[in-house]
Amino acid sequence: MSGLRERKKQATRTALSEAALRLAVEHGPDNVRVDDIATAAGVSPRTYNNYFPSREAAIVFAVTADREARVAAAVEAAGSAPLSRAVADAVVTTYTAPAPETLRLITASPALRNAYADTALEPPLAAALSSRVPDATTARVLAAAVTAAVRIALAEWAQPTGGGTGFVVVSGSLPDRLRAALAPLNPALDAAAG
Amino acid sequence: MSGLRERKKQATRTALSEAALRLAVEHGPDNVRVDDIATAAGVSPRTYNNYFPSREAAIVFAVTADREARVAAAVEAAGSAPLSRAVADAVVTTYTAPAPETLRLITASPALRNAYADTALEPPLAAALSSRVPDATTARVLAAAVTAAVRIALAEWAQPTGGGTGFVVVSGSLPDRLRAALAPLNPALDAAAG
DNA sequence: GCCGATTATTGCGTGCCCGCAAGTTTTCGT
DNA sequence: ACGAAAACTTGCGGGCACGCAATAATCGGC
Repeated sequence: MSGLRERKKQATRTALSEAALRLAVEHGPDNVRVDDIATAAGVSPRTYNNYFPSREAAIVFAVTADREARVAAAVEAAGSAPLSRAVADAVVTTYTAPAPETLRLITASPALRNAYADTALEPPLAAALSSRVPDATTARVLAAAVTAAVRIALAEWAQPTGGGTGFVVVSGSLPDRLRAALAPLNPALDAAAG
Repeated sequence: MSGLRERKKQATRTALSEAALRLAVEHGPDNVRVDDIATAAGVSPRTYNNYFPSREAAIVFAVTADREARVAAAVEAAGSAPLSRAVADAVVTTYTAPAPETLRLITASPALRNAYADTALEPPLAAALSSRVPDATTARVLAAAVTAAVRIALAEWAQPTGGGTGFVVVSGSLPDRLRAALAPLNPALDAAAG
């Protein structure tokens, strides 16, 4: 390993990812085509999809790269605290790490939100949970549930639209909204960690 | 209401949906293009996407149509039983309703599984939960969590692949797998219903 | 250093999804 | 019954994602 091939792949991957993020910030996420990203990174459009399965994936990867280690560390750092608290802290930590501008960029677009949750949150969370709950399926289910809750929190946070009928004013800081959305899952998390 | 326009729309919608299901059963879900479905229903391919946002949506709609009322009824039917039991029964009922052949068809394809969960399960479940939990966000989160658990149950059921390292033999009946995947969420459901 | 084997890149073709702008059908007020 | 307004259908064009086969680059053994 660590041959030339490996390094080249890593280079083009980060080149694509950084080009994607830069262009998204410059022109807005909707005004950047895959061709633009590929051209900026010096590869063919076809090659782009050998590295990333969607237009959004490259953008979130720029913010994601080391997320697995981070989430795992955040969960482990909680030590023997209740699992609900460990997960909440890990999630909040994950979402306060990127630059605010980048975070806005991602949370503003539904597609980017989902890509972020799917690629940057669920897999490392499932791995981290495996060490604190007995069953593998339980870990997967809880990780998926947490991911779903985060998705909802981001959606509500990004849309201060007063729904219509009821006057549901959702606002406040992102950490608050994340913890609020995660709260209903706390009994499940703590019961599983028992 | 009940004008000519309304009836026509309903007619083409069911025509598309039934054609989609029939063709999927006949040739396999991967061997049917939206052009085929549109042609079979007598509309243009462009019109197809005015009715359904994806190739899969029309297929699942054939099995889905009345799901909202059914899920709501299943939850209400549980009366004052624990919410966890009500939800589990509703989910199992939902997934034992279609013909086995159709169910196999849907669970075999990841895209169809997800479409089924997203369009046929989460929305009605969120509505049904609203009547038993206080907060709207809590209802959304729990519905999303249950949907995620169901997705995992279906994936594990459809893949009897012995993962590799650990010898995780997942098998058994679909209802059993659904209840097993939902079990970790029971504490959250019952706590919210308190 | 050379050569066969593995692996990455690229172009091409196919299919999906959707915005937009006619053109057509239904609805509704008078 | 008529004509304007609203809603539906369709073709066109653009963008995304991917399977496939040919080409080019890299690796590993000698």
